[in-house]
Amino acid sequence: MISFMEFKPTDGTPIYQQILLYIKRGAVAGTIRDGDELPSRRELSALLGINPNTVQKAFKMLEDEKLIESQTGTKSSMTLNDAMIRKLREDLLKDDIKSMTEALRQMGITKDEALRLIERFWEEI
Amino acid sequence: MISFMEFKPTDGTPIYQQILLYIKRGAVAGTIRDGDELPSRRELSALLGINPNTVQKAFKMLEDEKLIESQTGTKSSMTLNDAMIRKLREDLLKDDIKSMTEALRQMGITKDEALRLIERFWEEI
Amino acid sequence: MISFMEFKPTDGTPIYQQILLYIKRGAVAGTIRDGDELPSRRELSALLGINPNTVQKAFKMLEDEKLIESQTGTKSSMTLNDAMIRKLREDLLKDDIKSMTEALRQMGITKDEALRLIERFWEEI
Amino acid sequence: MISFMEFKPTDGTPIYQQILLYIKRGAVAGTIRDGDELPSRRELSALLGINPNTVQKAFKMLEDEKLIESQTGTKSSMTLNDAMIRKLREDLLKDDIKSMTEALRQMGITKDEALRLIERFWEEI
DNA sequence: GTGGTCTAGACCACG
DNA sequence: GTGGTCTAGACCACC
Repeated sequence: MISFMEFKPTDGTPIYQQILLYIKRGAVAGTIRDGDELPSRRELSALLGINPNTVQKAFKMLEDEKLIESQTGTKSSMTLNDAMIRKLREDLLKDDIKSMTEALRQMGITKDEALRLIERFWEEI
Repeated sequence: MISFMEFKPTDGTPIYQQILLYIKRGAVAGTIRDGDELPSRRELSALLGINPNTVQKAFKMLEDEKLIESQTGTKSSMTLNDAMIRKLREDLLKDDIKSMTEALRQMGITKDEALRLIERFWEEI
Repeated sequence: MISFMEFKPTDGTPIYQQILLYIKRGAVAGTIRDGDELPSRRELSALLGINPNTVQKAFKMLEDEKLIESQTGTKSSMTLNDAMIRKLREDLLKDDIKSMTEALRQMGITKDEALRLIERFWEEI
Repeated sequence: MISFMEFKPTDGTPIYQQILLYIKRGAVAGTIRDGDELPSRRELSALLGINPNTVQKAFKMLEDEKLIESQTGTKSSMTLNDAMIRKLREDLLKDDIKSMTEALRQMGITKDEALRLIERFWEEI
């Protein structure tokens, strides 16, 4: 069973997207694997303190992307293979790093400064 | 007069925030300086292909943060000093790097991998 | 549930202010009481033939003045006490009467004429 | 030459409408008479501390209502007759009193209360 | 031309 | 269904 961490509602990004990201990142990290069971809608909404409809929406999108399989009466489970994980990894990494590097470049930060800053922040947080 | 580049409206983040960030990052980079004139609401909205009201919202927030000064009949202009720029730099850097490092950690990336990836992406883009 | 009458949009005064005044005057008259439920944004906007956002603006201002309480998923309700009602009564009466008396004085109407005119109009309307 | 009083820009109603009302009310009061000359656009805008375009707009509307006559090179002058003044008086009085009586009735004020209140305010202001 | 305000429609998260 | 936010278009006063 996949274990979920809490969400910060102050994030600004829609909750259902945070759920999607959490699962995708877990798949990339290897903490979420093919065949793993997800909590039921009710369980997850109670666990995260959010509305069941919001969970439902996230599950629907995961189904649409073929990342989970849902059957009435049973819990949903992950359907992952190596190709999907590779693609997820590439896409997510690219998005995250690209948006940060663009931000830093716009602020006039050089590559070396950036690497130093990231090294410092990596320890701090 | 500050020159604007185009935005990608597909970004998902609100347009008015992209405008805010563009100006703040320019101030940090030093490409936007104290006294610089901003385009008018109409000019900028035409340039970006958006509604003047969206620009108005961004400018109103910049005015509330005392980063620009507005006056009817005149173009708005930047009101920056060193302390404000330092604070902007610190806040923006922290936000950008923090969100990326968190994402990468969730994907199980180590610090050294992260630094290598960033170095590679920095050249590519 | 508070019941609304129709508005004349030809009035010239902003619609959201007419909504504000309608509720404040009802509170002064005692026809709108503490705890009373307000219609939802959609209901009221449909009833008045206006955009939900215009209602939203009026309700937001009422909330800022602590005259109503809003919560997602529930209808808003009035939060009135005697002190607030007394203050509302005083403020509204002063505004309404002051603007009329000034207008009449500018037209050279004497106090006695004014009283006669008002007495006549009061019956007519 | 008609003498103008100052305007309160905080009124909320458009300035050009305030100018219209000032002249109409003066005509009803008899302080502004047929043939009276108005200040020029430039004079009036300087006197009231407002923009010439705003004055121009008010003059245009007065012309459209046949209340003034403008000729290039000469000052505008009032064109009033008894019928027009009677109509103005009736319309303005009705508007002012009607809006106030409606407001007071919405607040649950009785006619006698209203008359007392108006008598009191008339002296105060 | 300038900045500012009012109204409108679509979308989001939530009950 | 509920409240809240983002974007959009029209209008106003002013230079």
